[in-house]
Amino acid sequence: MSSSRTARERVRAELTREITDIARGQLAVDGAAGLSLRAVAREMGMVSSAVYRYFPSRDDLLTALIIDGYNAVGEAVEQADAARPREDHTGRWLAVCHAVRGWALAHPHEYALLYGSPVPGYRAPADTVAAAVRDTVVYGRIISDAWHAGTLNPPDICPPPPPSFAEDAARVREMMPEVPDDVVARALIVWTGLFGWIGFELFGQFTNAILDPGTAFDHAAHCHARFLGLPG
Amino acid sequence: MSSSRTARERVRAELTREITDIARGQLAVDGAAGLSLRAVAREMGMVSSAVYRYFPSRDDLLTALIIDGYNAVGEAVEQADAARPREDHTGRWLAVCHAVRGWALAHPHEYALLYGSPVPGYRAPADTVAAAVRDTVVYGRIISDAWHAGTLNPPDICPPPPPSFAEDAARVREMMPEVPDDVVARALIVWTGLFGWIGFELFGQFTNAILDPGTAFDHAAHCHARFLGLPG
DNA sequence: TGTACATCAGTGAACGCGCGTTCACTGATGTAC
DNA sequence: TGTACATCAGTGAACGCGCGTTCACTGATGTAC
Repeated sequence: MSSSRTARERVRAELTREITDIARGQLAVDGAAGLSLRAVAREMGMVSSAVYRYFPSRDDLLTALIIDGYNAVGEAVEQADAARPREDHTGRWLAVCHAVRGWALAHPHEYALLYGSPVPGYRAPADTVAAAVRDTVVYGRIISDAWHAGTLNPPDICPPPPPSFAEDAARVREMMPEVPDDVVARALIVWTGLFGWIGFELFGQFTNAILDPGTAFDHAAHCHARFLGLPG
Repeated sequence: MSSSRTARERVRAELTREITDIARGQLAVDGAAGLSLRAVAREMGMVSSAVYRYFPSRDDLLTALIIDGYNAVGEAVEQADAARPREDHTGRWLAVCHAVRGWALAHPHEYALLYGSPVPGYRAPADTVAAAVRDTVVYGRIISDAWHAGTLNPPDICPPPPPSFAEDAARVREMMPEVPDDVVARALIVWTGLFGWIGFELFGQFTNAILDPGTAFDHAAHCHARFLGLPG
């Protein structure tokens, strides 16, 4: 019967999900290096070998967590972006900043897994990339929208990017269609700046220096907007 | 005899150094999580318990590596800065950028140890902070020098930092004396931006997008300089 | 200068732990006639 | 609707591994008289 078949499959899907949930919980305690199939199995009340019915190896479980993580940031960013009127490019940018930071603060170990030091010995398979760029795609759309709306007026402070930047710019432009090279360059600088800030905050570089990172972050996001040329 | 006493002490210092060197080498292969006292001892041709004569625990060895690492970046940055004429603030800034990136590319795992995800279960002792800020001190001096020389003319694009930023600004100002709050804010944005870029480059976020990061990085450093208000 | 003692470096065995992964197996769930 | 077979989930034991850390010990190096 096809209904009973889906019954078994449903259980399978549920258990798969439970495994990743538990693994995520352990990630939050011990970090990526401490993630172990045996510990997951223990917490599930299963014998360790049973987990292999669901994930053929530890690395596959890790991959699932990474993809889930990227999707979670991506979704947070997409929702933050969608909650703003399309033509409010500045507001969308600020919303994206706070969405990324908010997610990072709520899931520090997951954030570290995605944007921190690579897990030694682990090689990310190709399926992660689609999920990995979800947030960036949203960002690119904001830049591109603002550009086409004519509201993007970057202050004339940067030197023109060198001609050798053109190839990379073309690749990045796929995420922000038709935007000129110098705007692509600025977009890159700001995007890396956003994650750099969050990294410093999350990984302890601000300790004893910045005690109210929320305030400073918000201001940084506004400055980044201006640097991009978004209206303020 | 005091000469023979120093002989024994000299051997001790040499072996301590050899241990950290070997540990650093293993860091470069397996990352921080893979660092093990036993493996170090093996490579030294010692029995594992002998290492405890030099480092009371694995964490102490890790701390030594972290301090050495911060000092290495700090030294690279100090030298790059010192090689430029004092009044060439832009040149000093660019030199610092390339020094940090150069060191990071040459020692990716060490960089990850310092600026990447925190090692799970490891708590950095207070002695690391002096070393940790060596590079930042140099950076602060450049900003401060430029400010006092009157060559720092930040473009008027950012909103003023909120009053609640004042406390953190005061703390950061210790590294760049007398500089006003809005410049402190910009300095923070640029500094985190520098490390954010390097993190993206090193941790694989640029894969398939930026194939010539050197060019883009150099341009970013110039833009950052302009954003700070350094003459170009 | 020479001897008695204290300090220190390195040894080897052991404790107790957790890990990823494999494999032959039992039973339950689903499928085909 | 009922039976024979195939698929799948979960078990339990085992393999082989490496880890941090402790401890009683042997010898060599340094110190004090």
